[in-house]
Parts: sequence; C-alpha cells; structure tokens
Amino acid sequence: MNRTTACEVHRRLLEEYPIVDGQRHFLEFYNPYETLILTILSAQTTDRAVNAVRDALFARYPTPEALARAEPEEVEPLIRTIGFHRTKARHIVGAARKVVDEFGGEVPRTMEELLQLPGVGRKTANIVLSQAFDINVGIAVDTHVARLSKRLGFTGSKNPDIIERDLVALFPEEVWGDINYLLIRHGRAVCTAQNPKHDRCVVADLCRYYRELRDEGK
DNA sequence: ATCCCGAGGG
DNA sequence: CCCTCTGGAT
Repeated sequence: MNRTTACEVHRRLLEEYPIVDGQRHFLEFYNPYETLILTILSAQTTDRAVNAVRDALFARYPTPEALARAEPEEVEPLIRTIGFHRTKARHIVGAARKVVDEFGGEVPRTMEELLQLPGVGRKTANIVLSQAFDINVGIAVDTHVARLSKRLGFTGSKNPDIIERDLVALFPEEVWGDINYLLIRHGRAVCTAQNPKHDRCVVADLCRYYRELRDEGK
C-alpha cells in the first residue's frame, strides 16, 4: 500500500468515526488517572467488560491517592468480572502508589517513566500517552490494529513489531494517534475477526483482503 | 472453541 | 523463548 491510499483510508475512517475535541476515547475516559487505570485493566479483555466495572471503581477510588491507600484484596471484587482480576488489582494499586510516591500524584508523560509502573508495558504506555496527552511516540499494535493492517494491506506481516514499523513508516507522525483509535474502532464495529461486515465498510474498495475474497469468487 | 487495547516472571 | 494469570461474550 502506498502513502496516498493510506492517507485516503485515514480520511474516510476519520469521517466515519469523528474525533471530537481531540478525544480519541472509545472507552469513556475523562482524565489521565482514569485513562491509565482503565488501560491497564483493558489488557487482554474487552472494552465492554472494562466499562462495566468503571463506575463502581472510580466511585470508590476517584483519585490516585485514594487507590494508593487501598489494598489489592479490597479492589479485587470490584473488577472480578474482567478476568485477570488478581493480577490487575495488584497492578493498578501498585501503579497508583508509584504515581503518588514518585511522580507527585501526576501520571507521567514519558514512555520511560510510564514503563516503571507495574502493569504498564509498551502498548499500554503508548495508548496512555496518545489518549491522555496526545503524545504519539509510536503505534500500539493490538489484535485489532494487527488484523486491519494485514487486511487493508498496510503490512504483510503478523509480527507486531514489524507491523508497528510499517505503520510508522506509512503514516505521518501527527496521525499516529488517529490511526490507533480509528483502526480499533473500525475493527470493533465492522472489520471484525469473524464475519466482517464488508457491506458496511467505507474502505472496502481499498482493501486487499476484500479484493482477494472477490477474486476467489466469494 | 475462540477471542478480547498484555505484562511479568521463569 | 516459554508459561501463567482470568472471565465473559459470541
């Protein structure tokens, strides 16, 4: 895929899923603290499951200071339904404590600092930087981004590191955050893993996967 | 059965 | 490199 076509994909998806007030939030994030916690919780889980526990969690722990004072054992039952709840309870409490103790109660704004927080790896850090601060140091390749990148023809690889390299080379830096958001958004709604909805896809005519399906007479 | 915005530890 | 952590939706 060339840059011109990639740019057209970006334009059409942006029209389909408008970004209001610069908010690329498909979970209903409100601030850096909530973005950090919800992104940690989102690992290997659906946004629906995370949204289901969001209100109760932040009603009880509205700030990093409140969560830092909690014990993981008392946070666990609040997030029981999202999976990996024992590990994640430890992670978010540990992250809150580190934010309070070492970063003055503010969620850090650099990759290096974010990676020091428990439960935060490169993907989570990328997403927090992009969504909370509009700082785009790379492109977080989750399963949605990987699937759409392969189908549309942004990349030929299924290795996340190579996919990120291809995407970073294909798109100008100022739209990296957009691309992250838009591919995930489109992947959830239309370009699903099973039974993708080609008839509702605004980039079907640019899609390598769709073209191959038609060439095979399907 | 498979998948979901992975990270940490061996 | 591997394995474990975990529940809900489809």
